[in-house]
Amino acid sequence: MPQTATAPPARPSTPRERARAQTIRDIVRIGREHLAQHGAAALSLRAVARELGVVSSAVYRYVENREELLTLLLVDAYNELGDAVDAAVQACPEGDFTARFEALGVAVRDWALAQPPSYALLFGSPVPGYQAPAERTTGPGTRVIGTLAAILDGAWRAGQLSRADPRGAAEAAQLAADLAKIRGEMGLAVPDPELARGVLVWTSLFGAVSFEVFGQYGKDTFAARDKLFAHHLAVLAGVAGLRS
Amino acid sequence: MPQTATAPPARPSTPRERARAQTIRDIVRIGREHLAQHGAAALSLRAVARELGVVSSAVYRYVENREELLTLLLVDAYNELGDAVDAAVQACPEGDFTARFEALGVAVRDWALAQPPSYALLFGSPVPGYQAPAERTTGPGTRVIGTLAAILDGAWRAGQLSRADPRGAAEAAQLAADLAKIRGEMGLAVPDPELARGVLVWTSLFGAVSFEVFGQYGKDTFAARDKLFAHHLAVLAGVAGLRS
DNA sequence: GCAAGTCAAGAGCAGTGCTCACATTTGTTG
DNA sequence: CAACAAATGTGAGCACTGCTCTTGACTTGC
Repeated sequence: MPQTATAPPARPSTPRERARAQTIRDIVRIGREHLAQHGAAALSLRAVARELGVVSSAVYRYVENREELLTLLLVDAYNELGDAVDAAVQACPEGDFTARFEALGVAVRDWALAQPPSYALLFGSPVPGYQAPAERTTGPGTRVIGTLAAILDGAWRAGQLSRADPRGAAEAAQLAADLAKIRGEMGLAVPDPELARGVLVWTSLFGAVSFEVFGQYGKDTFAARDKLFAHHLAVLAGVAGLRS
Repeated sequence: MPQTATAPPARPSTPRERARAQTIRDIVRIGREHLAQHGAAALSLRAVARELGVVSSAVYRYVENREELLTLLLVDAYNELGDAVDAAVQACPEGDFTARFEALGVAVRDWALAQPPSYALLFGSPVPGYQAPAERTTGPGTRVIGTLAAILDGAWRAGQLSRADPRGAAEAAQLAADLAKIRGEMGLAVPDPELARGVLVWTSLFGAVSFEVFGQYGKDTFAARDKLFAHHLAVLAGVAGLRS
């Protein structure tokens, strides 16, 4: 049974293992190019093999199947997005939570618009017949929401998060169990109503980006899309309770 | 050159034309089943032909290619969603705009959860290599946003839409040209700030539904998803300016 | 009745994912 | 150093896909 990328090699790296790791990196690199150019569904192992200068069956020595290559690209893209978001957020003053939130939103949008197929792989309709293995993707896949939660939690702890207005309070109360679990897992202090609104802000942010990336706005409904998104971010900051 | 579904036959329907139309309906019906079961990317003309009891090349007499079948299914799904939303909205009292808005949201979510692949075809990542022809899809594709706009516009005309709070007003002003065009095309009276918020509510609604349908919440982060969505709807109603 | 139009069939092309038997290279060990 | 074994590359092959084209059968309108 060939050792695939699922199990990383042990610490002492023999030359062979390094060559193997390099080949896998090449495969991922070529796969990423193909993904960017033709989209996830058009990603072909045979095409990757051709570009790698090797016969098609040879790549199966390094990658179990097409799904695993998709998973590798998924993790790759999640980390790229996470890095971009973290860099943008950390470029803002530590105490300016509104600026940090808006930097996060802009970073997500910029990254998505720069590489739509990768964004589609992460946040679009799931590739049919492909279920991302949770144990390998939840880590990098939760980086953005983790950063967002940290921003809102920081604002709360700093006393800079306005209390949510009562609209929706009744429904939020019914989410107490779920919210408590999230608060525990992520080590947050934000109370229920504000946390629930944070979830909405999270989904709304990606909803706005997805509409734009996936072309739901049509061809020429919005000319000033940057401004539209800036407006959305400003309103969402208010929904989250951040000071303007 | 075979006459495909692009050009509908003239009024006087000969038996041949009726048989032809029936065959196309059968193809769409089978295609819809395959779409529901295996997703858009796995939709195979050959499989449809098999189930139709005909050799694969025969379906090309009725459907130009795979793309056109996808377009037919797209229009079909848009209309199904539009019908579901309209029925839900019209079941509410005419003057209760908040109830109408929430009925719209619930209808979208219910329809999406009932048939994820169809929802994915409409609002997920675009099928690679496939660009929906605008002249055939914009009509049915804008039914939901049209209904939503009608609700908010009705509320505004009835004096039941609170003015948007100033957050985001500066950004909304920069959208004046786009918003004026939308207002003209759809015959609306809502002023800029409220209209801009309506756009955000629209994208946010579908963002929340997409996250749930596409599995972004993970497996067990939220147990009470109905309540979560109800909360989102309540908050979004407030964002739109609807009275609670 | 016959020509025109329509339709289904089947072969075929180029591509895909993936498997398997075989050959070759490479690193380790007697 | 030679022999062995593990890792790697090869090419054929299977079953599938979208799509085209030719051929023959059928239906319809004149």
